[in-house]
Amino acid sequence: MLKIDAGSAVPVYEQLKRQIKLRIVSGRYPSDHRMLSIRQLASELTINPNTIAKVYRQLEGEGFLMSKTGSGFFVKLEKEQMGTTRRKLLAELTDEFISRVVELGFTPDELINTLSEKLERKSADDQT
Amino acid sequence: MLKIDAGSAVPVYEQLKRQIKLRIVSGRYPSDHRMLSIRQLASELTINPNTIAKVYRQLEGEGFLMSKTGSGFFVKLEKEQMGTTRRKLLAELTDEFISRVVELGFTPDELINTLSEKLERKSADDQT
Amino acid sequence: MLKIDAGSAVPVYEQLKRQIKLRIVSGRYPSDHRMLSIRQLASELTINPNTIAKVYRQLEGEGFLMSKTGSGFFVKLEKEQMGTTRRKLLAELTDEFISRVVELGFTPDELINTLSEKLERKSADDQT
Amino acid sequence: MLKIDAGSAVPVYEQLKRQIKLRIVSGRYPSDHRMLSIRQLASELTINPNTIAKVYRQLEGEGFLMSKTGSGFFVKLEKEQMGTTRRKLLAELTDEFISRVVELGFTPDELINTLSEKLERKSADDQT
DNA sequence: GTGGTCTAGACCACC
DNA sequence: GTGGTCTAGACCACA
Repeated sequence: MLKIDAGSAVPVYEQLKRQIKLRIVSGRYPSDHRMLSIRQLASELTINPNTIAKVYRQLEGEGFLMSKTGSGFFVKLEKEQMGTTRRKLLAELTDEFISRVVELGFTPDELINTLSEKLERKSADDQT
Repeated sequence: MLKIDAGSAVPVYEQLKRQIKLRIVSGRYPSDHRMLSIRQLASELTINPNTIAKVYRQLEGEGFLMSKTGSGFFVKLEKEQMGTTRRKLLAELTDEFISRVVELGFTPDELINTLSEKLERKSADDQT
Repeated sequence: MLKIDAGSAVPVYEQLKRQIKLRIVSGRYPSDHRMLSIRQLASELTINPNTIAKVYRQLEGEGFLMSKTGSGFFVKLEKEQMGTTRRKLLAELTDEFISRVVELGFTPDELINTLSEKLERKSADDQT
Repeated sequence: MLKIDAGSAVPVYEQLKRQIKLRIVSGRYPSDHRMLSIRQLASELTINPNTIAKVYRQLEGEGFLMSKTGSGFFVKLEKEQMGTTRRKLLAELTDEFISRVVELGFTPDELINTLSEKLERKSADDQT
């Protein structure tokens, strides 16, 4: 199930986009998978249909979905593209992270150390 | 000089806040340093004075600046706090980065590899 | 066989109409030719029968088909009309094309040049 | 002034997009030109602001406009890109035209003849 | 039933 | 003032 945090600063439509993109890229929604209809998803999430439509239309524009008027939205991403897209998303996030951190004047070593530390703590927490 | 990218998705006031915070935390603006007046800075950056005022007020709220009515804004951060604050900012950015990347289902190893790669390339580019 | 491209922006019923009209105008479906029944065609193309019915009804309205209740749809176009109709269709398409291109401020010469070029390339490709 | 034909089959937002794109591509709206605000344009055309917003957002997505929150939408297309974009639009329209006409089984010669004829008539009419 | 367009109007952040 | 998000609901075309 998709989940929306109404209190978040991130707009609802952006939260939805990320989650759906994620499921497509990870293969959970395979190519040609039929998405829930705008109205269905809207009522399940108690969100206005227009907001869902916006999400679907944008994902269509980005090449993840395809609309067939009268029959619904369908996942479009080819299997071969999945890995590429996933890596592309990672690269974008990493670049953004680096540029912001470098601004603070940290050295690459400090950066990697902090990251490793946090990841270790995290995996320890997850096991607990 | 502070620089604003009008085309950026990041709001002007946010760009300004980051840059000023950075200069304070790195010691470039020492404690008791007098900031440019709202009007001066506004005209230098050709930005609305209200925006500058908002930035100064928020930095005051976060403990980086102090206003003395009638004579302007002054840097407030003590030397001892500098390192702490810097590390705190790094920790925040790192946490945010990790949580978003973990969503994509990448392993810690992949993450560190990608990051190291990008940092190496970057340092190579910088030397050129 | 008629072919439907489900992914196309052109609605299914429009694709069908064009193809059938084409076959009538080109003489491939002669006058009094009996069209496939709505159900047959619908199952062959795996398309909703309502859509086929709509197509037949519209073609009837435009004078290409004739329905005989209880026995199906029949091609109605007389041989003499074929050439006229074909030319009329071309004229419509050409007019629409010209008006949209003129909007962009291109001169008649530019237009004809681009068109000739593309046609030459096309015939070259087709031979390959 | 931009003009909307409410009775047309072409959606309002599509009519608007074409006209604005046209003016940008033809240089009538130069780079950095500030567009009318969403609300202003909406009231001038007696159209809902949401519709204008949709148009502007889509043109932003296609690289013709840029939004600066709080100060408006600005034309983004560089001079160098103008010619290219204009030619690209022509190429698209021409390709679509050819493919639809070829379906009808006309020869390239017939096609060019019809087009030339119509253009001649048109220029004669325009002089009258 | 599906998506697509459009309206009306609220509330927010930004400048 | 500006754009950005979201809601509510109408009406249409398509399958």
